[in-house]
Amino acid sequence: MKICDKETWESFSTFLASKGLRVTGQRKGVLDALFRQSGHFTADQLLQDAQNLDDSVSRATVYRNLPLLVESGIIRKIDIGHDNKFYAVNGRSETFKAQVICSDCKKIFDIEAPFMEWYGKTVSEKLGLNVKDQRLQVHAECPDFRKDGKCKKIN
Amino acid sequence: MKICDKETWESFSTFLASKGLRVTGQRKGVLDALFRQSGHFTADQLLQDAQNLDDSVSRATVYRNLPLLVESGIIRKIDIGHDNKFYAVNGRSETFKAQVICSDCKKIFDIEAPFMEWYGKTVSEKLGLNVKDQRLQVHAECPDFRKDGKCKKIN
DNA sequence: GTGCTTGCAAAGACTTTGCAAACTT
DNA sequence: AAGTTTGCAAAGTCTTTGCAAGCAC
Repeated sequence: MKICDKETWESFSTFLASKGLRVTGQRKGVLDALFRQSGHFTADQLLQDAQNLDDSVSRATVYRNLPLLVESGIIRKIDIGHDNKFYAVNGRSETFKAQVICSDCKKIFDIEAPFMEWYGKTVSEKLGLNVKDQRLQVHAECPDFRKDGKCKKIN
Repeated sequence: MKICDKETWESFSTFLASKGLRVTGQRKGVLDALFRQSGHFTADQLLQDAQNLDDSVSRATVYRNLPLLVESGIIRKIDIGHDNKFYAVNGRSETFKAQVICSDCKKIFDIEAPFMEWYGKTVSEKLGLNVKDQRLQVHAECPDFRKDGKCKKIN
Protein backbone atom coordinates (compact mmCIF):
# COMPACT_ATOMS: atom_id res chain seq x y z
CA MET A 1 0.00 0.00 0.00
CA LYS A 2 1.90 2.96 -1.27
CA ILE A 3 1.35 6.22 0.45
CA CYS A 4 2.42 9.71 -0.25
CA ASP A 5 6.10 10.48 0.01
CA LYS A 6 7.31 12.63 2.85
CA GLU A 7 8.52 15.32 0.54
CA THR A 8 5.13 15.89 -1.02
CA TRP A 9 3.41 15.85 2.30
CA GLU A 10 5.74 18.45 3.69
CA SER A 11 5.32 20.58 0.66
CA PHE A 12 1.57 20.44 1.04
CA SER A 13 1.72 21.17 4.75
CA THR A 14 3.86 24.19 4.07
CA PHE A 15 1.45 25.34 1.46
CA LEU A 16 -1.46 25.01 3.87
CA ALA A 17 0.35 26.82 6.62
CA SER A 18 1.25 29.64 4.30
CA LYS A 19 -2.41 30.21 3.67
CA GLY A 20 -3.46 29.91 7.27
CA LEU A 21 -5.12 26.58 6.57
CA ARG A 22 -4.93 23.52 8.74
CA VAL A 23 -3.21 20.21 8.49
CA THR A 24 -5.81 17.53 9.08
CA GLY A 25 -5.98 13.77 8.99
CA GLN A 26 -8.42 13.87 6.11
CA ARG A 27 -6.08 16.01 4.08
CA LYS A 28 -3.37 13.49 4.68
CA GLY A 29 -5.73 10.76 3.59
CA VAL A 30 -6.46 12.50 0.33
CA LEU A 31 -2.81 13.13 -0.31
CA ASP A 32 -1.97 9.49 0.33
CA ALA A 33 -4.73 8.40 -2.00
CA LEU A 34 -3.17 10.55 -4.67
CA PHE A 35 -0.28 8.17 -4.79
CA ARG A 36 -2.44 5.19 -5.45
CA GLN A 37 -3.62 6.77 -8.67
CA SER A 38 -2.05 5.71 -11.88
CA GLY A 39 -1.95 8.33 -14.55
CA HIS A 40 -5.23 10.15 -14.70
CA PHE A 41 -7.97 9.92 -12.15
CA THR A 42 -11.34 11.34 -11.29
CA ALA A 43 -12.53 12.92 -8.07
CA ASP A 44 -14.53 9.79 -7.45
CA GLN A 45 -11.61 7.42 -7.88
CA LEU A 46 -9.62 9.55 -5.51
CA LEU A 47 -12.43 9.42 -3.00
CA GLN A 48 -12.62 5.64 -3.13
CA ASP A 49 -8.94 5.26 -2.43
CA ALA A 50 -8.94 7.94 0.23
CA GLN A 51 -11.73 6.15 2.03
CA ASN A 52 -9.86 2.88 1.82
CA LEU A 53 -7.00 4.52 3.64
CA ASP A 54 -9.09 6.57 6.01
CA ASP A 55 -12.82 6.13 6.11
CA SER A 56 -13.37 9.49 7.70
CA VAL A 57 -12.75 11.17 4.36
CA SER A 58 -15.94 12.32 2.74
CA ARG A 59 -16.79 13.25 -0.78
CA ALA A 60 -17.17 16.88 0.21
CA THR A 61 -13.68 16.91 1.62
CA VAL A 62 -12.22 15.56 -1.57
CA TYR A 63 -14.00 18.20 -3.59
CA ARG A 64 -12.96 20.87 -1.17
CA ASN A 65 -9.32 19.87 -1.34
CA LEU A 66 -8.92 19.29 -5.02
CA PRO A 67 -8.64 23.01 -5.76
CA LEU A 68 -6.04 23.36 -3.03
CA LEU A 69 -4.01 20.53 -4.46
CA VAL A 70 -4.14 22.17 -7.84
CA GLU A 71 -3.19 25.54 -6.41
CA SER A 72 -0.28 24.03 -4.55
CA GLY A 73 0.95 22.51 -7.79
CA ILE A 74 0.80 18.93 -6.59
CA ILE A 75 -1.80 17.93 -9.13
CA ARG A 76 -3.20 19.49 -12.23
CA LYS A 77 -6.60 19.51 -13.73
CA ILE A 78 -7.22 18.03 -17.11
CA ASP A 79 -10.34 19.33 -18.74
CA ILE A 80 -10.99 17.36 -21.82
CA GLY A 81 -14.65 17.95 -22.12
CA HIS A 82 -17.90 17.00 -20.65
CA ASP A 83 -17.37 13.40 -19.73
CA ASN A 84 -13.74 13.48 -18.85
CA LYS A 85 -13.14 15.11 -15.55
CA PHE A 86 -9.60 14.21 -14.73
CA TYR A 87 -6.74 15.20 -12.56
CA ALA A 88 -3.14 14.03 -12.61
CA VAL A 89 -0.25 14.14 -10.21
CA ASN A 90 2.41 16.51 -11.41
CA GLY A 91 5.82 15.09 -12.13
CA ARG A 92 8.94 17.00 -11.44
CA SER A 93 9.33 18.18 -15.00
CA GLU A 94 7.68 21.47 -15.58
CA THR A 95 7.63 21.18 -19.33
CA PHE A 96 4.43 21.79 -21.13
CA LYS A 97 2.37 18.71 -21.76
CA ALA A 98 0.05 17.96 -24.59
CA GLN A 99 -2.64 15.37 -24.08
CA VAL A 100 -3.43 12.85 -26.71
CA ILE A 101 -6.77 11.27 -25.92
CA CYS A 102 -7.69 8.06 -27.64
CA SER A 103 -11.42 7.96 -28.18
CA ASP A 104 -11.41 4.21 -28.69
CA CYS A 105 -9.33 2.81 -25.91
CA LYS A 106 -9.88 5.82 -23.66
CA LYS A 107 -6.27 6.17 -22.74
CA ILE A 108 -4.72 9.55 -22.22
CA PHE A 109 -1.13 10.06 -23.23
CA ASP A 110 0.88 12.94 -21.91
CA ILE A 111 3.32 14.19 -24.47
CA GLU A 112 6.02 16.73 -23.86
CA ALA A 113 5.53 19.71 -26.07
CA PRO A 114 7.75 22.57 -25.01
CA PHE A 115 7.45 24.12 -28.42
CA MET A 116 3.73 24.44 -27.99
CA GLU A 117 4.21 26.53 -24.95
CA TRP A 118 6.33 29.00 -26.80
CA TYR A 119 3.77 29.21 -29.55
CA GLY A 120 0.79 29.86 -27.30
CA LYS A 121 2.72 32.47 -25.45
CA THR A 122 3.71 34.28 -28.58
CA VAL A 123 0.20 34.38 -29.91
CA SER A 124 -1.32 35.56 -26.64
CA GLU A 125 1.19 38.25 -26.10
CA LYS A 126 0.36 39.63 -29.47
CA LEU A 127 -3.16 40.06 -28.10
CA GLY A 128 -1.81 41.79 -25.06
CA LEU A 129 -2.54 38.93 -22.70
CA ASN A 130 -0.38 37.25 -20.12
CA VAL A 131 -0.43 33.49 -20.34
CA LYS A 132 -1.32 31.65 -17.19
CA ASP A 133 -1.85 28.16 -18.43
CA GLN A 134 -2.22 26.34 -21.69
CA ARG A 135 -2.93 22.95 -23.07
CA LEU A 136 -3.06 21.13 -26.32
CA GLN A 137 -5.55 18.33 -26.58
CA VAL A 138 -5.59 15.93 -29.43
CA HIS A 139 -8.45 13.51 -29.84
CA ALA A 140 -7.54 10.48 -31.84
CA GLU A 141 -8.69 7.08 -32.95
CA CYS A 142 -6.88 3.91 -32.09
CA PRO A 143 -6.50 1.58 -35.06
CA ASP A 144 -5.41 -1.31 -32.82
CA PHE A 145 -8.60 -1.04 -30.87
CA ARG A 146 -10.72 -0.74 -33.97
CA LYS A 147 -9.20 -3.88 -35.38
CA ASP A 148 -9.39 -6.31 -32.51
CA GLY A 149 -11.10 -4.57 -29.64
CA LYS A 150 -8.06 -3.95 -27.55
CA CYS A 151 -5.04 -1.75 -27.48
CA LYS A 152 -1.59 -2.78 -26.38
CA LYS A 153 -0.26 0.68 -25.80
CA ILE A 154 0.69 1.42 -22.27
CA ASN A 155 -0.56 4.55 -20.69
CA MET B 1 -33.69 39.24 -37.31
CA LYS B 2 -31.07 37.24 -39.04
CA ILE B 3 -31.82 33.65 -39.75
CA CYS B 4 -29.79 30.80 -41.02
CA ASP B 5 -28.60 31.03 -44.60
CA LYS B 6 -30.10 28.72 -47.16
CA GLU B 7 -26.83 27.02 -47.81
CA THR B 8 -26.38 25.91 -44.23
CA TRP B 9 -29.96 24.79 -43.94
CA GLU B 10 -29.66 22.67 -47.05
CA SER B 11 -26.44 21.20 -45.85
CA PHE B 12 -28.05 20.24 -42.56
CA SER B 13 -31.12 18.82 -44.28
CA THR B 14 -28.92 16.70 -46.47
CA PHE B 15 -27.02 15.53 -43.45
CA LEU B 16 -30.23 14.55 -41.70
CA ALA B 17 -31.58 12.74 -44.74
CA SER B 18 -28.35 10.82 -45.13
CA LYS B 19 -28.84 9.45 -41.64
CA GLY B 20 -32.50 8.68 -42.04
CA LEU B 21 -33.42 11.51 -39.71
CA ARG B 22 -36.19 13.98 -40.22
CA VAL B 23 -36.38 17.62 -41.10
CA THR B 24 -38.57 19.34 -38.54
CA GLY B 25 -39.64 22.82 -37.71
CA GLN B 26 -37.85 22.69 -34.40
CA ARG B 27 -34.62 21.73 -36.07
CA LYS B 28 -35.00 24.70 -38.36
CA GLY B 29 -35.61 26.86 -35.33
CA VAL B 30 -32.43 25.71 -33.69
CA LEU B 31 -30.45 26.25 -36.84
CA ASP B 32 -31.83 29.76 -37.23
CA ALA B 33 -30.99 30.54 -33.66
CA LEU B 34 -27.43 29.49 -34.37
CA PHE B 35 -27.06 32.53 -36.58
CA ARG B 36 -28.07 34.90 -33.85
CA GLN B 37 -25.12 33.77 -31.78
CA SER B 38 -22.04 35.88 -31.78
CA GLY B 39 -18.85 34.01 -31.25
CA HIS B 40 -19.26 31.45 -28.53
CA PHE B 41 -22.51 30.39 -26.98
CA THR B 42 -23.97 27.96 -24.49
CA ALA B 43 -26.76 25.47 -24.93
CA ASP B 44 -28.91 27.76 -22.86
CA GLN B 45 -28.26 30.86 -24.93
CA LEU B 46 -29.08 28.89 -28.02
CA LEU B 47 -32.31 27.73 -26.43
CA GLN B 48 -33.37 31.27 -25.58
CA ASP B 49 -32.88 32.45 -29.12
CA ALA B 50 -34.48 29.38 -30.61
CA GLN B 51 -37.55 29.94 -28.48
CA ASN B 52 -37.72 33.55 -29.56
CA LEU B 53 -37.91 32.40 -33.13
CA ASP B 54 -40.12 29.39 -32.52
CA ASP B 55 -41.57 28.80 -29.10
CA SER B 56 -42.18 25.15 -29.80
CA VAL B 57 -38.49 24.46 -29.34
CA SER B 58 -37.78 22.88 -26.00
CA ARG B 59 -34.64 22.50 -24.02
CA ALA B 60 -34.58 18.78 -24.67
CA THR B 61 -34.67 19.38 -28.40
CA VAL B 62 -31.73 21.72 -28.24
CA TYR B 63 -29.74 19.19 -26.28
CA ARG B 64 -30.76 16.43 -28.63
CA ASN B 65 -29.71 18.38 -31.67
CA LEU B 66 -26.44 19.81 -30.50
CA PRO B 67 -24.59 16.54 -31.12
CA LEU B 68 -26.08 16.33 -34.60
CA LEU B 69 -24.95 19.85 -35.39
CA VAL B 70 -21.49 18.97 -34.24
CA GLU B 71 -21.45 15.77 -36.22
CA SER B 72 -22.60 17.57 -39.33
CA GLY B 73 -19.75 20.02 -38.91
CA ILE B 74 -21.94 23.08 -38.64
CA ILE B 75 -20.83 23.86 -35.14
CA ARG B 76 -18.05 22.69 -32.93
CA LYS B 77 -17.81 22.09 -29.29
CA ILE B 78 -15.39 24.04 -27.18
CA ASP B 79 -14.52 22.29 -23.98
CA ILE B 80 -12.49 24.60 -21.87
CA GLY B 81 -13.20 23.10 -18.53
CA HIS B 82 -15.85 22.74 -15.98
CA ASP B 83 -17.56 26.06 -16.14
CA ASN B 84 -17.22 26.84 -19.77
CA LYS B 85 -19.61 24.82 -21.86
CA PHE B 86 -19.46 26.46 -25.23
CA TYR B 87 -20.17 25.85 -28.85
CA ALA B 88 -19.29 27.92 -31.89
CA VAL B 89 -20.49 28.07 -35.45
CA ASN B 90 -17.84 26.82 -37.81
CA GLY B 91 -16.57 29.31 -40.33
CA ARG B 92 -15.74 28.30 -43.84
CA SER B 93 -12.06 28.15 -43.13
CA GLU B 94 -11.09 24.73 -41.99
CA THR B 95 -7.84 25.79 -40.47
CA PHE B 96 -7.09 24.75 -36.97
CA LYS B 97 -8.12 27.19 -34.32
CA ALA B 98 -6.51 27.84 -31.00
CA GLN B 99 -8.55 29.40 -28.27
CA VAL B 100 -7.13 32.06 -26.07
CA ILE B 101 -9.36 32.44 -23.04
CA CYS B 102 -9.03 35.55 -20.99
CA SER B 103 -9.73 34.75 -17.37
CA ASP B 104 -10.34 38.36 -16.49
CA CYS B 105 -12.65 39.69 -19.16
CA LYS B 106 -13.97 36.24 -20.05
CA LYS B 107 -13.57 36.71 -23.75
CA ILE B 108 -12.57 33.87 -26.00
CA PHE B 109 -10.37 34.61 -28.96
CA ASP B 110 -10.11 32.20 -31.85
CA ILE B 111 -6.67 32.26 -33.30
CA GLU B 112 -5.64 30.50 -36.47
CA ALA B 113 -2.92 28.03 -35.75
CA PRO B 114 -2.35 25.77 -38.74
CA PHE B 115 1.10 24.94 -37.57
CA MET B 116 -0.24 23.55 -34.34
CA GLU B 117 -2.34 21.13 -36.23
CA TRP B 118 0.64 19.72 -37.99
CA TYR B 119 2.40 19.33 -34.70
CA GLY B 120 -0.39 17.45 -32.97
CA LYS B 121 -0.78 15.20 -35.94
CA THR B 122 2.88 14.33 -36.03
CA VAL B 123 2.99 13.48 -32.38
CA SER B 124 -0.13 11.35 -32.48
CA GLU B 125 0.90 9.42 -35.49
CA LYS B 126 4.08 8.52 -33.74
CA LEU B 127 1.85 6.86 -31.18
CA GLY B 128 -0.02 5.05 -33.91
CA LEU B 129 -3.17 7.09 -33.54
CA ASN B 130 -5.30 8.82 -36.13
CA VAL B 131 -6.12 12.37 -35.23
CA LYS B 132 -9.80 13.26 -35.24
CA ASP B 133 -9.79 16.61 -33.57
CA GLN B 134 -7.46 18.82 -31.67
CA ARG B 135 -7.40 22.07 -29.86
CA LEU B 136 -5.00 24.36 -28.17
CA GLN B 137 -6.33 26.32 -25.27
CA VAL B 138 -4.45 29.14 -23.68
CA HIS B 139 -5.69 30.69 -20.49
CA ALA B 140 -4.47 34.19 -19.99
CA GLU B 141 -4.83 37.30 -17.91
CA CYS B 142 -5.95 40.60 -19.29
CA PRO B 143 -3.83 43.50 -18.09
CA ASP B 144 -6.34 46.06 -19.39
CA PHE B 145 -9.03 44.54 -17.27
CA ARG B 146 -6.80 44.30 -14.25
CA LYS B 147 -5.97 47.95 -14.54
CA ASP B 148 -9.33 49.61 -14.96
CA GLY B 149 -11.94 46.92 -14.78
CA LYS B 150 -12.72 46.72 -18.44
CA CYS B 151 -11.20 45.45 -21.63
CA LYS B 152 -11.45 47.16 -24.97
CA LYS B 153 -10.54 44.17 -27.03
CA ILE B 154 -13.26 43.01 -29.35
CA ASN B 155 -14.11 39.37 -29.40
C1' DG C 1 -10.78 29.79 22.78
C1' DT C 2 -10.88 31.09 17.80
C1' DG C 3 -11.79 29.99 13.48
C1' DC C 4 -10.81 26.53 9.99
C1' DT C 5 -12.75 21.71 8.73
C1' DT C 6 -15.66 18.03 8.49
C1' DG C 7 -19.70 14.97 7.25
C1' DC C 8 -24.15 15.04 6.00
C1' DA C 9 -27.75 16.00 3.29
C1' DA C 10 -29.80 19.29 0.51
C1' DA C 11 -29.22 22.14 -3.32
C1' DG C 12 -27.25 23.43 -7.80
C1' DA C 13 -25.90 23.46 -12.61
C1' DC C 14 -26.15 21.12 -16.68
C1' DT C 15 -27.58 17.22 -19.41
C1' DT C 16 -30.06 12.99 -20.44
C1' DT C 17 -34.06 10.04 -20.78
C1' DG C 18 -38.86 7.62 -20.52
C1' DC C 19 -43.22 8.21 -22.37
C1' DA C 20 -47.24 9.17 -25.00
C1' DA C 21 -48.68 12.29 -28.46
C1' DA C 22 -47.48 14.47 -32.83
C1' DC C 23 -45.23 14.72 -36.98
C1' DT C 24 -42.19 13.43 -41.30
C1' DT C 25 -41.73 10.53 -45.00
C1' DA D 1 -48.58 3.06 -41.78
C1' DA D 2 -43.86 3.02 -39.92
C1' DG D 3 -40.59 5.05 -37.51
C1' DT D 4 -38.64 9.48 -35.94
C1' DT D 5 -39.18 13.57 -32.93
C1' DT D 6 -41.15 16.36 -29.56
C1' DG D 7 -42.30 18.45 -24.86
C1' DC D 8 -42.61 17.51 -20.37
C1' DA D 9 -41.09 16.21 -16.20
C1' DA D 10 -38.36 13.11 -13.82
C1' DA D 11 -33.94 11.30 -13.25
C1' DG D 12 -28.88 11.53 -13.65
C1' DT D 13 -24.18 13.10 -12.99
C1' DC D 14 -20.93 15.77 -11.00
C1' DT D 15 -19.98 19.48 -7.82
C1' DT D 16 -21.01 22.90 -4.34
C1' DT D 17 -22.85 24.58 0.00
C1' DG D 18 -25.34 25.44 4.68
C1' DC D 19 -25.05 23.88 9.12
C1' DA D 20 -23.81 22.29 13.60
C1' DA D 21 -20.33 19.53 15.65
C1' DG D 22 -15.39 18.71 15.83
C1' DC D 23 -10.45 19.76 15.42
C1' DA D 24 -5.99 22.35 14.73
C1' DC D 25 -3.43 25.92 16.40
